[in-house]
Amino acid sequence: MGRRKAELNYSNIFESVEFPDAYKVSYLANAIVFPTYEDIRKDFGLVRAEYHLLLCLAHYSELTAQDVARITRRPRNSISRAVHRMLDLGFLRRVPDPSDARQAKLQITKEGKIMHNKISKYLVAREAEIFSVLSESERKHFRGLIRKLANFASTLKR
Amino acid sequence: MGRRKAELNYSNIFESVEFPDAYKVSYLANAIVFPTYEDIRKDFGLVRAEYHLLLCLAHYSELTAQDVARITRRPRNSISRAVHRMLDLGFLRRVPDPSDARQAKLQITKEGKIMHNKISKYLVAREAEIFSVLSESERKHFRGLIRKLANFASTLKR
DNA sequence: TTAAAGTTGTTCCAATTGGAACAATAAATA
DNA sequence: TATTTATTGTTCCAATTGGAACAACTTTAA
Repeated sequence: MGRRKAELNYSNIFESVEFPDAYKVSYLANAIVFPTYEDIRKDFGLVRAEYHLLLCLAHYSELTAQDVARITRRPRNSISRAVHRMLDLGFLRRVPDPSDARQAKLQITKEGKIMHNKISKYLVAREAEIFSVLSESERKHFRGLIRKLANFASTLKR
Repeated sequence: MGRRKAELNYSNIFESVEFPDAYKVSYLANAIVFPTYEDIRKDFGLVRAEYHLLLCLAHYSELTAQDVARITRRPRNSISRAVHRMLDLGFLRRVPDPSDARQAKLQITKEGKIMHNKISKYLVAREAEIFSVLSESERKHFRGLIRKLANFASTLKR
């Protein structure tokens, strides 16, 4: 009879879902970052919040834990935990702020920068893999549009 | 002296990060879904995996738990837990598959569809809010590009 | 100046999470 | 056919997570 299990095309939902653009953005983000975070955890033993710290401090010379929480939209206690771990690992430095005793400025160390470079390579590679499906001009176009969207989203209160 | 805390522009990193497109896709996805999932949890008491079940089964008439795991890229045990909760809540129906005793086909109930409609509205609204920053033609363009990317990502093994 | 409200970073704790192992079944291979 | 390999859904458990409360401190309002 040649009967066989029907091959389900899991991407059909892309077009029928009620919020097709949001759905695909979310799907794409997950496809990019989840496998990569998994690799980073396996290869370097760092979890997401810890890696986020390196990322933020590789691009801003000084930030408070609260700043990092805002940039990454993660809860403060997760960041707090990650800070302690990264201090212990020697990837961060903490300098109390003399003008505000509540907070401390965080900086990335030389070792932290080295680790950040290693980790970045994973995400750069994944980005290249996924975006290889676009032509140069499509990618340029996409870059402009996603920039506009992300910048706008960053202005929203939540 | 007029001294005041320098306003930090948290979106500077968008341009300096090593994987700017991937970063912004991920940022945008988080900006869309996290606040919305939070609202859904508060208003309906459903967690992400539970809502994912409704979403999938509102668009495919019949799926196994494994299918849902594949579509959503979530671990099977999370789906399994969510299935039991959704069965208890009356949002799903489970029909054993006579041709394969290991699995069972899941279907959404009338109540599940009603709940799905309510929840969809939240995500539709959030999508509209965020994408309002694009013009009609920009949005059309973006739709084509994100479709291409998401479809390609769905073909990757991981 | 004092009191009230807000902010930062931390700890505590309960809930969520996902990896690993497992039993039951099916498919592939010898 | 018999044996091995793969798949499905589940349970267990350890790790992660984030909300809430808190102490210390700063800012705002009275």
